[in-house]
Amino acid sequence: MDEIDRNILIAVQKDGAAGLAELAKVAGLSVSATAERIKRLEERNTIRGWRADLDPEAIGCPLLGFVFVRTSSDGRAAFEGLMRGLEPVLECHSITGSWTFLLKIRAESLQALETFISDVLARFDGVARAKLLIATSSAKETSILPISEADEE
Amino acid sequence: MDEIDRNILIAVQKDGAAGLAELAKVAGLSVSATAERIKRLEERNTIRGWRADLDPEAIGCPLLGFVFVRTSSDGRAAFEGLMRGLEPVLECHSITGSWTFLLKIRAESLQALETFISDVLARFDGVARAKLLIATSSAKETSILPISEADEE
DNA sequence: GTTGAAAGCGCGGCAAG
DNA sequence: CTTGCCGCGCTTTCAAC
Repeated sequence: MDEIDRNILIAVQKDGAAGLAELAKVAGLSVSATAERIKRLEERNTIRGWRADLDPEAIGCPLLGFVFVRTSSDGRAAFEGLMRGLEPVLECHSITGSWTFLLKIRAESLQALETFISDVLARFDGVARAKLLIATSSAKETSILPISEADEE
Repeated sequence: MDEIDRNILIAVQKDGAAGLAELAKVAGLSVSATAERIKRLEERNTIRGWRADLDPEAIGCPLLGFVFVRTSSDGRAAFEGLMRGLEPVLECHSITGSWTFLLKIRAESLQALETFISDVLARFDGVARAKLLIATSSAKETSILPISEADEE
């Protein structure tokens, strides 16, 4: 993982449809060397996959909510398993502070979100409390990660 | 946006490197019809782009934090503009409740995260308070959106 | 690491039904 | 919408350096 790999990773995050010729320019390498680096990055799972980036509004889930959840300590693992299988739950993090989990959820409407929380989350054994915050607007929402300068492997 | 488009969108979210032949199977259409649908989905910006999905740990930003921020009401727009330009800030949402913003931030270490908050966020005029929550583990973290059944256009 | 060539697959466009 | 065809371009692999 050197400077060249980092430049490649920056580029493929911005445009995953870029061809090898374009990426080779970014990398400052030949096309074949660039292809090999990308293959290695995929094999090492530094690149986990390639995905289409969709507009949430266009596909009918404009509403974004964050839910804090407090569970009993022995219900945590089962709760995580449940969250993993629920499509509207984009993220489920264990967090510091007085709550157990922070969830990021997308739904088609406020009603759908509230229904989901009361019918699925609150009904789960082990959930002691839940608190919902609604995102009223989003100045930024990206999955493009910052590439740090370190990690010279 | 019909059932076929939804199936295509589900597929390209899971595997953006899938070829048209494979997507045609998923869609239940011919390759040419599938290609045209994808082109239309891109033109309408339902598909906003194609991106490589990277492993945060592999690229040196394993630490995930959420930061609540309270700003003065006239500092909000400027704060949003600042956030948009900061790479470690993956998300910046206006939210209901007593805080103004919720940020999602990735950094290489706890120290880097705390430094970033105190040097960049807390120093910004208009920021009255900030509260940091650290994600100690993540059971799920995806950008794959649920595709709702509605919206028959 | 480089260039260059060869082979093959896939995409894009078009025609016809 | 379908099938079929054609041509270009890109990826992939290989060789030689």
